[in-house]
Amino acid sequence: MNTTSCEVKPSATERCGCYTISDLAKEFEVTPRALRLYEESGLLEPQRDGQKRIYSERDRVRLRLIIRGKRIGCSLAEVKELFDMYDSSPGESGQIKRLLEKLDERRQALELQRSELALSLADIEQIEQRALETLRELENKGH
Amino acid sequence: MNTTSCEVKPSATERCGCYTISDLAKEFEVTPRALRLYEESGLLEPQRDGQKRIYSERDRVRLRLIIRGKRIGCSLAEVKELFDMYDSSPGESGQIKRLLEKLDERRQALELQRSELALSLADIEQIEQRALETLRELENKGH
DNA sequence: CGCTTTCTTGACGTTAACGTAAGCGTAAGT
DNA sequence: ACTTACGCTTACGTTAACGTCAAGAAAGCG
Repeated sequence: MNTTSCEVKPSATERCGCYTISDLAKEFEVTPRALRLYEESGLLEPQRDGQKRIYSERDRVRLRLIIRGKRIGCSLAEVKELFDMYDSSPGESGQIKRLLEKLDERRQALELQRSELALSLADIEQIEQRALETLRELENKGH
Repeated sequence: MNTTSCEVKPSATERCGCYTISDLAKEFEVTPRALRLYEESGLLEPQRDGQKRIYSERDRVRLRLIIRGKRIGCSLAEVKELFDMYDSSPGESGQIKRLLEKLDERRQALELQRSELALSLADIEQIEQRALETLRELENKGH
């Protein structure tokens, strides 16, 4: 039985809010390599126990943000940009406005993507229609 | 005045349906390098006048298809697959069915993309809302 | 003829986000 | 003590779709 219910697995050495690299990797379905890359890219700064990385709750939150960032199509560099913005002045209206601008950029990019995607689907429909037509002709002839 | 109105520019040596590499590059807004790559990838097979590439009307049509393919998110390899399918048996129902399958794959991929994109936009909205809230709080405090 | 442009073929460089492996240390379990 | 399991760093490999030279050929022009 777990006396120290840290997360799912008790690291036994430490208490709550502490994750090993593979803890987080499993939870977010990424590889340890990815986490190290994020660190190298300046997106995470886990503490160390000797050589071993120890991720805090804050790191975990950041990781979640990284993944969300990626999902909305940000590169790691862009995510870092957002982090830096937020870090430099967590409560300064100028920075928040910059953040809003960035978000707007992203949204525009996504909406462009969306419209192109719609075009693509239309393209596919069209090609499909032609193919179906050809197919019908063939089956009429064969019949 | 142009006696041989081939395209926009008369190559003077040849008649209609003949384009140099930069003719097509300009028309479709791609670089010559890209056209050579498409050739190397087996997507185009322009004739030669000595060393120089001469693109026919058919090549031009293909290029248009390549670009459409890329727009719907196909890799060059996938475009080639489609071309090969079509070429090998332009009127065989089996091949056309394969084509339809491929198109369906593409459509599913695109629809997945679309739903993820919707999620992303939702994400952005949410982040934006929070930022706006923070901003309001700040301005209240400052006021 | 010399100059300029447009073409050619290599062939290496680029970017992003990791993958993969080597070689080694450490820690836990049996 | 031995064996796994996990972690570390370093560093090269991968993929796609080109970009970017370099070096040279052919062709039109004055």
